Amino acid sequence: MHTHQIVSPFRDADHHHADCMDTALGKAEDSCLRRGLRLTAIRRRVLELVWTKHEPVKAYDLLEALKQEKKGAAPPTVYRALEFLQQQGFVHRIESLNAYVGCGEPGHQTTAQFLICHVCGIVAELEDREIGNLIASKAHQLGFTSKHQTIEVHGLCTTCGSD
Amino acid sequence: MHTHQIVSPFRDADHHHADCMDTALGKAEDSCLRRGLRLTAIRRRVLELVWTKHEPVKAYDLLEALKQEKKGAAPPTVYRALEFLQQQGFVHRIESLNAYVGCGEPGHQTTAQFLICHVCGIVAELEDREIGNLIASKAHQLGFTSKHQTIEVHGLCTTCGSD
DNA sequence: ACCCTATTTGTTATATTATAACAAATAATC
DNA sequence: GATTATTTGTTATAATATAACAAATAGGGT
Repeated sequence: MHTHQIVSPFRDADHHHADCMDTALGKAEDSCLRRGLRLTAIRRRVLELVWTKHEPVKAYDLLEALKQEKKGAAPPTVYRALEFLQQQGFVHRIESLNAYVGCGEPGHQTTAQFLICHVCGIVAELEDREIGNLIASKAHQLGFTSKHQTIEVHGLCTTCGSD
Repeated sequence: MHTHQIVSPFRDADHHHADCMDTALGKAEDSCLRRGLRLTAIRRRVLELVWTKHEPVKAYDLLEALKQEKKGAAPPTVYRALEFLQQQGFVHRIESLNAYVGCGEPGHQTTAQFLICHVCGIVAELEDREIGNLIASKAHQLGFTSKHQTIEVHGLCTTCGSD
């Protein structure tokens, strides 16, 4: 078992992004089917909008996009969809940015780590058990039981690193 | 050198908290003196207010408190003070809570980790180099240069752990 | 097909968190 | 004391998020 799993890597600028979205949507559909949950039109569309890029998207940017195609879209429209998508693990919230990013491996219950490039804005997601376990064990040594980890690393990605 | 430094531990409920605040205020004064910066009355008072407990404090709660004693206090009053205090490392922002907590070891440039009890709300701060270095090195393996880490662990502290 | 129920969505209002912009006051420097 | 830089006051507004309740829609049993 490797401990160093990359859920969502930094990709070439010219990667065929439609595949990323298709894969993610497919996984979400499967997951909902298996659990008897409904990936409604709104939820599906919000998930697509989150997946339009590998950068975190703001809730009100999603709302603007939704409004173009659906009169009467309001903040609860997007926040409810995001809540559902987060609960199902289809999207993650980046706390330090108040923004949302698609998850490449929904269903994994491992703790994730996010690498956020503050030049290009692209986010990579890791599920590195070594990191998660080290943090949990260090906390445990202090009598603290870790339930959820928020790990967001800001810096420079490979492409932007020469800046 | 130990890698497992506790900057701000979970404390007994009956610890003499005035000492925590005095120590923190003293360090802040020293630091400002050394750097030729001004710990003005507002900044000092906001730092005291942040230190009234070991739980993160909300900006608008600070504002409410300030208003009691200073007519004309407004959001910029508290946000400016917080900005200064953060820059100097006297307080940290807990991103996942939109709240602020005093730092026990201002001046350390090490990356910090926060353990946040979601029952009692108390936050402990670590500066565990092993955690910080592991994350930085894993990121580096992917060509990512870590500039700042947001590490916030939510769970149960020793006292609340039996819940 | 119909009724019943649970879930989802629409709608309006409001709460919470944070910043912009510019004027006035205060402190530091010469 | 005059000059300059920094801090604070003040007003307005931006950005993020939730509450509350009504209407619509989907699913399940008969």
